[in-house]
Amino acid sequence: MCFLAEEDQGALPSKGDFSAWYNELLWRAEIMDVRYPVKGLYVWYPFGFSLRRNVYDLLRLLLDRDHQEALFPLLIPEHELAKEAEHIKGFEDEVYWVTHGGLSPLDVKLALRPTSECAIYPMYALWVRSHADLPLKIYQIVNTFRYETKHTRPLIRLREITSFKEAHTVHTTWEDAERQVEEAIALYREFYGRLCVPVIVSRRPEWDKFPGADYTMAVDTVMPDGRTLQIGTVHHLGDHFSKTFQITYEDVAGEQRFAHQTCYGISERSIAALISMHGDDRGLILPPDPAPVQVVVVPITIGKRKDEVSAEVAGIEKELAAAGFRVKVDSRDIRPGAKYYYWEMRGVPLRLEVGPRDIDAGQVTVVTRLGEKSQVPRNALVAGVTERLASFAATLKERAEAHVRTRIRVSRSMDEVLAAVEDGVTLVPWCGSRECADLIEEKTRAAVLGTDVRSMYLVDASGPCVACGKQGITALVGRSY
RNA sequence: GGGGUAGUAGGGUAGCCUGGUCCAUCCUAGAGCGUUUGGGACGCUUUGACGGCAGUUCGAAUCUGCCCUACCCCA
Repeated sequence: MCFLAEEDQGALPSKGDFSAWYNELLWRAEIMDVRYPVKGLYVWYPFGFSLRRNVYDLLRLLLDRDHQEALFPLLIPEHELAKEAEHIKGFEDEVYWVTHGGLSPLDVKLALRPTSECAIYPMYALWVRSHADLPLKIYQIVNTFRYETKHTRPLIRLREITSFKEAHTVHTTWEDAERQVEEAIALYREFYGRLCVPVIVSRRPEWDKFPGADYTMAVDTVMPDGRTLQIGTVHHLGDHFSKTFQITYEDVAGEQRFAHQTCYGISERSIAALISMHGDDRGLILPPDPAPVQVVVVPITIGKRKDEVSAEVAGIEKELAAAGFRVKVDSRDIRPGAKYYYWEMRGVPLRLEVGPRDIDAGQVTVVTRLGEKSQVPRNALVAGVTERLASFAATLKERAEAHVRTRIRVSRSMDEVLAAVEDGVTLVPWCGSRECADLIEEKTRAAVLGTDVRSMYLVDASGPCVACGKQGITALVGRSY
Protein backbone atom coordinates (compact mmCIF):
# COMPACT_ATOMS: atom_id res chain seq x y z
CA MET A 1 0.00 0.00 0.00
CA CYS A 2 2.90 2.33 0.50
CA PHE A 3 3.34 3.85 -2.93
CA LEU A 4 3.32 7.48 -1.83
CA ALA A 5 7.02 7.94 -1.47
CA GLU A 6 7.68 7.33 -5.12
CA GLU A 7 4.69 8.84 -6.79
CA ASP A 8 3.81 11.95 -4.92
CA GLN A 9 5.68 12.80 -1.80
CA GLY A 10 3.70 14.06 1.10
CA ALA A 11 0.36 14.24 -0.68
CA LEU A 12 -2.93 14.08 1.12
CA PRO A 13 -5.45 11.44 0.17
CA SER A 14 -7.49 12.85 -2.71
CA LYS A 15 -10.40 15.04 -1.69
CA GLY A 16 -12.52 12.64 -3.69
CA ASP A 17 -12.02 10.24 -0.79
CA PHE A 18 -13.51 12.86 1.48
CA SER A 19 -13.43 11.00 4.78
CA ALA A 20 -9.77 10.03 4.50
CA TRP A 21 -8.87 13.49 3.21
CA TYR A 22 -10.65 15.19 6.09
CA ASN A 23 -9.08 13.08 8.83
CA GLU A 24 -5.60 13.38 7.41
CA LEU A 25 -5.90 17.11 6.77
CA LEU A 26 -6.92 17.82 10.35
CA TRP A 27 -3.58 16.76 11.72
CA ARG A 28 -1.40 17.57 8.72
CA ALA A 29 -2.64 21.17 8.82
CA GLU A 30 -2.43 21.11 12.61
CA ILE A 31 -6.09 21.80 13.27
CA MET A 32 -6.97 18.94 15.63
CA ASP A 33 -5.05 16.12 17.23
CA VAL A 34 -7.41 13.16 17.34
CA ARG A 35 -5.21 11.07 19.62
CA TYR A 36 -6.67 12.21 22.91
CA PRO A 37 -7.52 9.00 24.76
CA VAL A 38 -11.22 9.63 25.32
CA LYS A 39 -13.69 8.82 22.60
CA GLY A 40 -15.22 11.84 20.92
CA LEU A 41 -12.88 14.37 22.55
CA TYR A 42 -10.19 16.04 20.47
CA VAL A 43 -7.43 18.55 20.99
CA TRP A 44 -7.07 21.90 19.24
CA TYR A 45 -3.52 22.46 18.07
CA PRO A 46 -2.27 26.06 18.39
CA PHE A 47 -2.74 26.62 14.64
CA GLY A 48 -6.26 25.22 14.74
CA PHE A 49 -7.02 27.22 17.83
CA SER A 50 -5.86 30.35 16.08
CA LEU A 51 -8.25 29.57 13.23
CA ARG A 52 -10.99 28.96 15.77
CA ARG A 53 -10.31 32.27 17.44
CA ASN A 54 -10.52 34.17 14.17
CA VAL A 55 -13.77 32.45 13.21
CA TYR A 56 -15.33 33.15 16.59
CA ASP A 57 -14.04 36.73 16.59
CA LEU A 58 -16.03 37.21 13.40
CA LEU A 59 -19.08 35.73 15.05
CA ARG A 60 -18.66 37.90 18.14
CA LEU A 61 -18.29 40.98 16.00
CA LEU A 62 -21.66 40.30 14.40
CA LEU A 63 -23.42 39.39 17.65
CA ASP A 64 -22.01 42.28 19.61
CA ARG A 65 -24.01 44.69 17.47
CA ASP A 66 -27.06 44.05 19.65
CA HIS A 67 -26.34 41.07 21.91
CA GLN A 68 -24.44 40.92 25.17
CA GLU A 69 -21.99 38.18 26.02
CA ALA A 70 -22.31 36.43 29.38
CA LEU A 71 -21.26 33.17 30.96
CA PHE A 72 -23.37 30.57 32.76
CA PRO A 73 -22.22 27.50 34.70
CA LEU A 74 -21.36 24.15 33.19
CA LEU A 75 -23.30 22.16 35.80
CA ILE A 76 -27.07 21.99 35.86
CA PRO A 77 -28.96 20.45 38.79
CA GLU A 78 -31.17 17.53 37.89
CA HIS A 79 -34.40 19.23 38.92
CA GLU A 80 -33.80 22.18 36.62
CA LEU A 81 -32.85 20.00 33.66
CA ALA A 82 -35.95 17.87 34.17
CA LYS A 83 -38.39 20.76 34.38
CA GLU A 84 -39.30 21.01 30.72
CA ALA A 85 -40.71 17.61 29.78
CA GLU A 86 -40.16 17.67 26.01
CA HIS A 87 -36.75 19.19 26.40
CA ILE A 88 -35.41 16.58 28.81
CA LYS A 89 -36.88 13.83 26.68
CA GLY A 90 -34.86 15.10 23.74
CA PHE A 91 -31.59 14.97 25.62
CA GLU A 92 -31.83 12.42 28.41
CA ASP A 93 -30.02 9.70 26.46
CA GLU A 94 -27.01 11.93 25.95
CA VAL A 95 -26.46 13.61 29.29
CA TYR A 96 -23.29 13.17 31.30
CA TRP A 97 -23.95 13.17 35.02
CA VAL A 98 -21.74 14.25 37.87
CA THR A 99 -22.76 12.03 40.76
CA HIS A 100 -19.96 12.43 43.26
CA GLY A 101 -18.05 15.16 45.02
CA GLY A 102 -14.84 13.41 45.80
CA LEU A 103 -15.94 10.11 47.28
CA SER A 104 -19.30 11.31 48.60
CA PRO A 105 -22.41 10.83 46.48
CA LEU A 106 -24.13 14.15 45.72
CA ASP A 107 -27.63 14.77 47.06
CA VAL A 108 -28.58 16.33 43.75
CA LYS A 109 -27.03 14.92 40.59
CA LEU A 110 -25.48 17.54 38.34
CA ALA A 111 -25.63 17.38 34.55
CA LEU A 112 -22.89 18.60 32.27
CA ARG A 113 -24.87 20.99 30.07
CA PRO A 114 -25.93 19.37 26.79
CA THR A 115 -27.15 22.89 25.96
CA SER A 116 -27.81 25.71 28.37
CA GLU A 117 -31.52 26.52 28.42
CA CYS A 118 -31.90 25.02 31.88
CA ALA A 119 -28.87 26.86 33.20
CA ILE A 120 -29.89 30.22 31.79
CA TYR A 121 -33.66 30.40 32.14
CA PRO A 122 -33.88 30.16 35.94
CA MET A 123 -31.73 33.27 35.95
CA TYR A 124 -33.83 34.92 33.26
CA ALA A 125 -36.82 34.40 35.57
CA LEU A 126 -35.02 36.59 38.09
CA TRP A 127 -33.74 39.12 35.59
CA VAL A 128 -36.87 39.79 33.58
CA ARG A 129 -39.32 42.01 35.43
CA SER A 130 -40.83 44.49 33.07
CA HIS A 131 -41.53 44.93 29.37
CA ALA A 132 -38.81 47.55 29.57
CA ASP A 133 -36.28 44.76 30.20
CA LEU A 134 -37.16 43.26 26.83
CA PRO A 135 -35.97 42.28 24.38
CA LEU A 136 -33.14 40.60 26.22
CA LYS A 137 -30.43 39.20 23.94
CA ILE A 138 -27.59 37.33 25.52
CA TYR A 139 -25.11 34.82 24.17
CA GLN A 140 -22.27 32.72 25.47
CA ILE A 141 -19.52 30.68 23.85
CA VAL A 142 -18.92 27.53 25.86
CA ASN A 143 -18.30 23.82 25.74
CA THR A 144 -21.23 21.43 25.97
CA PHE A 145 -21.34 17.69 26.47
CA ARG A 146 -23.40 15.06 24.74
CA TYR A 147 -22.83 11.35 25.02
CA GLU A 148 -23.05 10.66 21.29
CA THR A 149 -23.66 7.02 20.50
CA LYS A 150 -23.20 7.34 16.76
CA HIS A 151 -19.85 7.47 15.05
CA THR A 152 -17.94 10.44 16.44
CA ARG A 153 -15.98 12.64 14.08
CA PRO A 154 -13.68 15.58 14.85
CA LEU A 155 -15.46 18.97 14.66
CA ILE A 156 -18.63 17.28 13.42
CA ARG A 157 -19.94 14.78 15.95
CA LEU A 158 -18.37 15.29 19.34
CA ARG A 159 -18.93 14.28 22.90
CA GLU A 160 -17.55 17.61 23.98
CA ILE A 161 -18.59 20.44 21.71
CA THR A 162 -15.84 22.86 22.58
CA SER A 163 -17.11 25.93 20.79
CA PHE A 164 -20.86 26.24 21.16
CA LYS A 165 -22.05 29.77 20.59
CA GLU A 166 -25.58 29.88 21.93
CA ALA A 167 -27.78 32.95 21.99
CA HIS A 168 -30.91 33.15 24.12
CA THR A 169 -33.39 35.97 23.63
CA VAL A 170 -36.55 36.99 25.44
CA HIS A 171 -39.38 38.98 23.90
CA THR A 172 -42.77 40.31 24.81
CA THR A 173 -44.73 38.64 22.03
CA TRP A 174 -44.63 35.58 19.80
CA GLU A 175 -44.38 37.87 16.79
CA ASP A 176 -41.45 39.74 18.22
CA ALA A 177 -39.68 36.45 18.82
CA GLU A 178 -40.48 35.45 15.25
CA ARG A 179 -38.79 38.61 14.01
CA GLN A 180 -35.79 37.67 16.09
CA VAL A 181 -35.67 34.29 14.35
CA GLU A 182 -35.41 36.11 11.04
CA GLU A 183 -32.72 38.41 12.38
CA ALA A 184 -30.72 35.44 13.59
CA ILE A 185 -30.99 33.76 10.20
CA ALA A 186 -29.77 36.96 8.54
CA LEU A 187 -26.91 37.12 11.01
CA TYR A 188 -25.89 33.55 10.31
CA ARG A 189 -26.04 34.18 6.58
CA GLU A 190 -23.71 37.11 7.02
CA PHE A 191 -21.36 35.03 9.15
CA TYR A 192 -21.15 32.26 6.59
CA GLY A 193 -20.77 34.85 3.87
CA ARG A 194 -17.58 35.98 5.59
CA LEU A 195 -16.39 32.37 5.58
CA CYS A 196 -17.38 32.02 1.91
CA VAL A 197 -19.57 29.05 2.83
CA PRO A 198 -22.89 28.89 0.95
CA VAL A 199 -25.88 27.85 3.02
CA ILE A 200 -29.38 26.52 2.58
CA VAL A 201 -31.97 27.58 5.13
CA SER A 202 -35.04 25.48 5.77
CA ARG A 203 -37.69 24.76 8.33
CA ARG A 204 -37.13 21.39 10.01
CA PRO A 205 -40.01 18.93 10.06
CA GLU A 206 -42.07 18.80 13.26
CA TRP A 207 -40.42 15.61 14.47
CA ASP A 208 -36.94 17.00 13.94
CA LYS A 209 -37.32 20.32 15.71
CA PHE A 210 -35.48 21.28 18.89
CA PRO A 211 -37.07 19.58 21.92
CA GLY A 212 -39.39 22.15 23.42
CA ALA A 213 -39.47 24.53 20.45
CA ASP A 214 -42.42 25.82 18.43
CA TYR A 215 -40.35 25.43 15.30
CA THR A 216 -36.74 25.14 14.20
CA MET A 217 -35.04 26.81 11.27
CA ALA A 218 -31.84 25.13 10.19
CA VAL A 219 -28.82 26.29 8.27
CA ASP A 220 -27.21 23.52 6.22
CA THR A 221 -24.37 23.36 3.79
CA VAL A 222 -23.44 20.70 1.27
CA MET A 223 -20.16 18.94 1.88
CA PRO A 224 -17.80 17.82 -0.91
CA ASP A 225 -19.27 14.31 -0.92
CA GLY A 226 -22.79 15.69 -1.27
CA ARG A 227 -23.90 15.01 2.27
CA THR A 228 -25.34 17.90 4.20
CA LEU A 229 -23.95 19.35 7.39
CA GLN A 230 -26.17 21.27 9.79
CA ILE A 231 -24.09 24.30 10.69
CA GLY A 232 -26.59 26.44 12.54
CA THR A 233 -30.05 26.29 14.04
CA VAL A 234 -32.53 28.92 15.12
CA HIS A 235 -35.40 27.94 17.41
CA HIS A 236 -38.62 29.73 18.19
CA LEU A 237 -39.37 28.58 21.73
CA GLY A 238 -42.75 30.26 22.03
CA ASP A 239 -43.71 30.45 25.69
CA HIS A 240 -42.96 26.80 26.57
CA PHE A 241 -39.84 27.56 28.53
CA SER A 242 -41.10 30.80 30.01
CA LYS A 243 -44.07 28.90 31.47
CA THR A 244 -41.78 26.22 32.80
CA PHE A 245 -39.26 28.61 34.27
CA GLN A 246 -41.73 31.36 35.15
CA ILE A 247 -40.19 34.02 32.98
CA THR A 248 -42.83 36.73 33.21
CA TYR A 249 -42.89 40.45 32.66
CA GLU A 250 -45.29 43.21 33.59
CA ASP A 251 -46.75 44.75 30.47
CA VAL A 252 -47.71 48.39 29.99
CA ALA A 253 -51.14 47.72 31.48
CA GLY A 254 -49.64 46.24 34.62
CA GLU A 255 -50.52 42.63 33.75
CA GLN A 256 -48.05 39.76 34.32
CA ARG A 257 -47.42 37.95 31.04
CA PHE A 258 -45.29 35.04 29.95
CA ALA A 259 -42.40 36.03 27.74
CA HIS A 260 -41.63 34.50 24.35
CA GLN A 261 -38.18 33.23 23.58
CA THR A 262 -35.77 32.15 20.92
CA CYS A 263 -32.43 30.47 21.00
CA TYR A 264 -29.93 29.84 18.26
CA GLY A 265 -26.57 28.21 18.03
CA ILE A 266 -23.47 27.63 16.00
CA SER A 267 -20.69 25.20 16.86
CA GLU A 268 -17.26 24.24 15.54
CA ARG A 269 -19.10 22.53 12.73
CA SER A 270 -18.75 25.97 11.17
CA ILE A 271 -15.03 25.28 11.03
CA ALA A 272 -15.58 21.79 9.62
CA ALA A 273 -17.63 23.39 6.85
CA LEU A 274 -15.01 26.06 6.25
CA ILE A 275 -12.24 23.51 5.95
CA SER A 276 -14.19 21.06 3.84
CA MET A 277 -15.72 23.55 1.46
CA HIS A 278 -12.51 25.19 0.30
CA GLY A 279 -9.64 22.76 0.83
CA ASP A 280 -8.02 20.80 -1.97
CA ASP A 281 -5.55 17.97 -2.47
CA ARG A 282 -2.75 20.19 -1.24
CA GLY A 283 -4.41 21.05 2.03
CA LEU A 284 -6.41 23.84 3.55
CA ILE A 285 -7.56 26.85 1.64
CA LEU A 286 -8.71 29.66 3.90
CA PRO A 287 -10.50 32.90 3.11
CA PRO A 288 -8.51 35.91 4.34
CA ASP A 289 -10.91 36.79 7.19
CA PRO A 290 -10.42 33.66 9.29
CA ALA A 291 -6.90 32.72 8.12
CA PRO A 292 -4.41 32.61 11.02
CA VAL A 293 -1.74 33.71 8.56
CA GLN A 294 -2.97 35.85 5.68
CA VAL A 295 0.34 36.51 4.00
CA VAL A 296 3.49 34.43 4.21
CA VAL A 297 6.74 35.89 2.99
CA VAL A 298 9.35 33.47 1.68
CA PRO A 299 12.81 34.94 1.28
CA ILE A 300 14.78 33.48 -1.61
CA THR A 301 18.29 33.88 -0.29
CA ILE A 302 21.26 33.02 -2.40
CA GLY A 303 24.89 33.38 -1.38
CA LYS A 304 26.15 36.90 -1.00
CA ARG A 305 22.87 38.70 -1.35
CA LYS A 306 21.40 37.01 1.71
CA ASP A 307 21.62 40.10 3.90
CA GLU A 308 20.10 42.25 1.22
CA VAL A 309 17.11 39.90 0.87
CA SER A 310 16.70 39.65 4.64
CA ALA A 311 16.57 43.43 4.94
CA GLU A 312 14.02 43.67 2.14
CA VAL A 313 11.84 41.00 3.73
CA ALA A 314 12.01 42.67 7.13
CA GLY A 315 10.82 45.92 5.56
CA ILE A 316 7.95 44.15 3.85
CA GLU A 317 6.89 42.40 7.04
CA LYS A 318 6.86 45.67 8.95
CA GLU A 319 4.89 47.46 6.28
CA LEU A 320 2.24 44.74 5.95
CA ALA A 321 1.89 44.29 9.70
CA ALA A 322 1.45 48.04 10.10
CA ALA A 323 -1.30 47.88 7.47
CA GLY A 324 -3.11 45.32 9.66
CA PHE A 325 -2.35 42.07 7.86
CA ARG A 326 -1.48 38.87 9.70
CA VAL A 327 1.88 38.33 8.09
CA LYS A 328 4.52 35.68 8.71
CA VAL A 329 8.07 35.55 7.44
CA ASP A 330 9.38 32.04 6.95
CA SER A 331 13.10 32.31 7.40
CA ARG A 332 13.68 28.68 8.27
CA ASP A 333 16.76 27.09 6.79
CA ILE A 334 14.95 24.81 4.37
CA ARG A 335 14.41 25.08 0.66
CA PRO A 336 11.74 27.45 -0.63
CA GLY A 337 9.78 24.62 -2.22
CA ALA A 338 9.37 22.91 1.12
CA LYS A 339 8.04 26.15 2.58
CA TYR A 340 5.54 26.50 -0.24
CA TYR A 341 4.11 23.06 0.52
CA TYR A 342 4.11 23.75 4.23
CA TRP A 343 2.07 26.93 3.95
CA GLU A 344 -0.18 25.55 1.27
CA MET A 345 -1.14 22.77 3.67
CA ARG A 346 -2.10 25.46 6.17
CA GLY A 347 -4.23 27.34 3.70
CA VAL A 348 -2.42 30.69 3.66
CA PRO A 349 -4.20 32.87 1.07
CA LEU A 350 -1.18 34.75 -0.26
CA ARG A 351 2.49 33.93 -0.57
CA LEU A 352 5.05 36.59 -1.30
CA GLU A 353 8.37 35.52 -2.78
CA VAL A 354 11.22 37.93 -2.43
CA GLY A 355 14.58 37.20 -4.03
CA PRO A 356 17.39 39.06 -5.77
CA ARG A 357 15.51 39.11 -9.07
CA ASP A 358 12.54 40.78 -7.39
CA ILE A 359 14.72 43.34 -5.65
CA ASP A 360 16.44 44.22 -8.91
CA ALA A 361 13.10 44.64 -10.63
CA GLY A 362 11.61 46.66 -7.74
CA GLN A 363 8.81 44.18 -7.28
CA VAL A 364 7.44 41.37 -5.15
CA THR A 365 6.16 38.08 -6.54
CA VAL A 366 2.69 37.24 -5.27
CA VAL A 367 1.11 33.79 -5.52
CA THR A 368 -2.41 33.00 -4.31
CA ARG A 369 -3.31 29.70 -2.68
CA LEU A 370 -5.11 28.85 -5.90
CA GLY A 371 -1.85 29.21 -7.79
CA GLU A 372 -2.31 32.56 -9.55
CA LYS A 373 1.09 34.17 -9.81
CA SER A 374 1.75 37.85 -10.44
CA GLN A 375 4.07 40.72 -9.58
CA VAL A 376 3.34 43.77 -7.45
CA PRO A 377 5.53 46.89 -7.51
CA ARG A 378 7.40 47.14 -4.24
CA ASN A 379 6.22 50.70 -3.73
CA ALA A 380 2.54 49.74 -4.04
CA LEU A 381 2.68 46.60 -1.94
CA VAL A 382 -0.14 47.24 0.53
CA ALA A 383 -2.56 48.17 -2.23
CA GLY A 384 -1.53 45.12 -4.25
CA VAL A 385 -1.94 42.74 -1.34
CA THR A 386 -5.29 44.25 -0.39
CA GLU A 387 -6.59 43.88 -3.92
CA ARG A 388 -5.40 40.31 -4.32
CA LEU A 389 -6.83 39.17 -0.98
CA ALA A 390 -10.17 40.66 -1.92
CA SER A 391 -10.28 38.98 -5.31
CA PHE A 392 -9.09 35.74 -3.74
CA ALA A 393 -12.02 35.80 -1.32
CA ALA A 394 -14.40 36.53 -4.20
CA THR A 395 -13.01 33.59 -6.15
CA LEU A 396 -13.40 31.26 -3.18
CA LYS A 397 -16.99 32.32 -2.79
CA GLU A 398 -17.70 31.66 -6.46
CA ARG A 399 -16.05 28.24 -6.34
CA ALA A 400 -18.06 27.27 -3.28
CA GLU A 401 -21.31 28.48 -4.77
CA ALA A 402 -20.61 26.62 -7.99
CA HIS A 403 -20.06 23.46 -5.95
CA VAL A 404 -23.32 23.78 -4.07
CA ARG A 405 -25.27 24.77 -7.17
CA THR A 406 -24.24 21.61 -9.01
CA ARG A 407 -25.22 19.51 -5.99
CA ILE A 408 -28.82 20.66 -5.81
CA ARG A 409 -31.21 18.94 -8.18
CA VAL A 410 -34.95 18.66 -8.46
CA SER A 411 -36.41 15.17 -8.23
CA ARG A 412 -39.96 14.24 -9.14
CA SER A 413 -39.84 10.52 -8.47
CA MET A 414 -38.34 8.19 -5.90
CA ASP A 415 -35.82 6.94 -8.46
CA GLU A 416 -34.68 10.47 -9.15
CA VAL A 417 -34.31 11.09 -5.40
CA LEU A 418 -32.23 7.96 -5.08
CA ALA A 419 -29.91 9.08 -7.86
CA ALA A 420 -29.69 12.68 -6.65
CA VAL A 421 -28.73 11.92 -3.05
CA GLU A 422 -25.78 9.82 -4.18
CA ASP A 423 -23.72 12.98 -4.47
CA GLY A 424 -25.93 15.87 -3.49
CA VAL A 425 -29.19 17.12 -2.09
CA THR A 426 -32.48 17.36 -3.84
CA LEU A 427 -35.66 19.37 -3.85
CA VAL A 428 -38.73 17.19 -4.04
CA PRO A 429 -42.48 17.58 -3.86
CA TRP A 430 -43.64 16.16 -0.54
CA CYS A 431 -47.13 16.00 0.94
CA GLY A 432 -45.97 16.81 4.44
CA SER A 433 -46.82 13.53 6.16
CA ARG A 434 -44.48 11.65 8.45
CA GLU A 435 -45.37 8.40 6.69
CA CYS A 436 -44.13 9.66 3.34
CA ALA A 437 -40.98 11.11 4.90
CA ASP A 438 -40.25 7.74 6.48
CA LEU A 439 -40.88 6.02 3.17
CA ILE A 440 -38.45 8.35 1.42
CA GLU A 441 -35.86 7.67 4.08
CA GLU A 442 -36.38 3.94 3.92
CA LYS A 443 -35.99 3.82 0.15
CA THR A 444 -33.17 6.31 -0.29
CA ARG A 445 -31.39 6.54 3.09
CA ALA A 446 -31.94 10.28 2.78
CA ALA A 447 -34.08 12.34 5.13
CA VAL A 448 -36.55 15.14 4.63
CA LEU A 449 -34.47 17.96 6.02
CA GLY A 450 -36.92 20.77 5.76
CA THR A 451 -39.51 22.87 4.01
CA ASP A 452 -39.78 26.61 3.34
CA VAL A 453 -36.43 26.11 1.66
CA ARG A 454 -34.49 29.29 1.20
CA SER A 455 -31.49 29.17 -1.04
CA MET A 456 -30.13 31.33 -3.80
CA TYR A 457 -30.42 28.23 -5.97
CA LEU A 458 -34.06 27.72 -5.13
CA VAL A 459 -36.22 26.02 -7.66
CA ASP A 460 -39.89 25.39 -7.04
CA ALA A 461 -40.51 21.66 -6.74
CA SER A 462 -44.14 21.56 -5.74
CA GLY A 463 -46.26 18.90 -7.39
CA PRO A 464 -47.37 15.34 -6.68
CA CYS A 465 -45.61 13.90 -3.61
CA VAL A 466 -42.84 11.48 -4.62
CA ALA A 467 -44.13 8.98 -2.08
CA CYS A 468 -47.93 9.13 -2.21
CA GLY A 469 -48.80 11.29 -5.19
CA LYS A 470 -50.90 13.81 -3.28
CA GLN A 471 -50.25 17.49 -3.89
CA GLY A 472 -46.95 18.36 -2.22
CA ILE A 473 -44.78 21.32 -1.39
CA THR A 474 -41.05 21.78 -1.98
CA ALA A 475 -38.92 19.88 0.52
CA LEU A 476 -35.18 19.56 0.92
CA VAL A 477 -34.00 15.95 1.01
CA GLY A 478 -30.47 14.73 1.59
CA ARG A 479 -28.13 12.47 3.46
CA SER A 480 -26.63 14.29 6.37
CA TYR A 481 -23.71 14.02 8.73
C1' G B 1 -27.40 -1.12 21.09
C1' G B 2 -25.29 -6.07 18.58
C1' G B 3 -21.16 -8.30 16.05
C1' G B 4 -16.19 -8.35 13.95
C1' U B 5 -10.99 -6.73 13.43
C1' A B 6 -7.14 -4.21 15.44
C1' G B 7 -3.68 -1.13 18.89
C1' U B 8 4.33 -2.02 18.19
C1' A B 9 8.91 4.97 18.07
C1' G B 10 6.07 11.32 15.40
C1' G B 11 3.68 8.34 11.18
C1' G B 12 3.47 3.40 8.62
C1' U B 13 4.58 -1.92 8.95
C1' A B 14 6.92 -7.05 10.32
C1' G B 15 7.33 -10.19 14.39
C1' C B 16 2.49 -13.00 17.82
C1' C B 17 -0.21 -18.96 16.05
C1' U B 18 4.97 -21.98 18.11
C1' G B 19 7.15 -17.02 24.91
C1' G B 20 13.88 -16.61 25.21
C1' U B 21 16.55 -11.53 27.62
C1' C B 22 19.83 -6.13 22.16
C1' C B 23 12.80 -5.28 19.89
C1' A B 24 13.52 -5.40 13.32
C1' U B 25 12.20 -2.32 9.14
C1' C B 26 10.34 1.94 6.07
C1' C B 27 9.16 7.28 5.90
C1' U B 28 7.49 13.74 3.79
C1' A B 29 8.89 11.95 11.73
C1' G B 30 12.33 14.26 15.64
C1' A B 31 17.55 15.99 17.31
C1' G B 32 22.80 17.36 15.88
C1' C B 33 26.86 18.74 12.37
C1' G B 34 28.26 20.12 7.45
C1' U B 35 27.31 21.28 2.36
C1' U B 36 22.88 23.64 0.22
C1' U B 37 18.52 27.20 -1.23
C1' G B 38 13.45 30.72 -7.52
C1' G B 39 8.62 24.08 -6.12
C1' G B 40 9.22 18.82 -1.30
C1' A B 41 18.09 18.93 -1.32
C1' C B 42 22.05 15.64 0.26
C1' G B 43 25.78 13.19 3.44
C1' C B 44 27.15 11.55 8.22
C1' U B 45 25.75 10.87 13.42
C1' U B 46 21.70 10.02 16.56
C1' U B 47 16.76 9.71 19.43
C1' G B 48 12.56 6.99 20.06
C1' A B 49 7.81 1.84 20.79
C1' C B 50 5.29 -3.20 22.02
C1' G B 51 -2.55 0.91 24.48
C1' G B 52 -3.58 0.28 30.16
C1' C B 53 -4.12 -2.86 34.49
C1' A B 54 -3.80 -7.62 36.48
C1' G B 55 -2.53 -12.85 35.85
C1' U B 56 0.36 -17.32 34.10
C1' U B 57 5.88 -17.99 33.73
C1' C B 58 12.62 -18.58 35.46
C1' G B 59 11.32 -15.25 31.34
C1' A B 60 5.62 -11.88 27.95
C1' A B 61 5.05 -7.50 22.14
C1' U B 62 3.77 -12.86 21.90
C1' C B 63 -0.50 -16.76 26.28
C1' U B 64 -5.18 -15.54 29.70
C1' G B 65 -8.79 -11.96 31.83
C1' C B 66 -10.75 -7.15 32.34
C1' C B 67 -10.62 -2.08 30.72
C1' C B 68 -9.64 1.92 27.22
C1' U B 69 -9.25 3.50 22.19
C1' A B 70 -9.72 3.03 16.78
C1' C B 71 -11.81 1.11 12.33
C1' C B 72 -15.58 -1.93 9.67
C1' C B 73 -20.44 -4.34 9.34
C1' C B 74 -25.48 -4.77 11.24
C1' A B 75 -29.72 -2.37 13.93
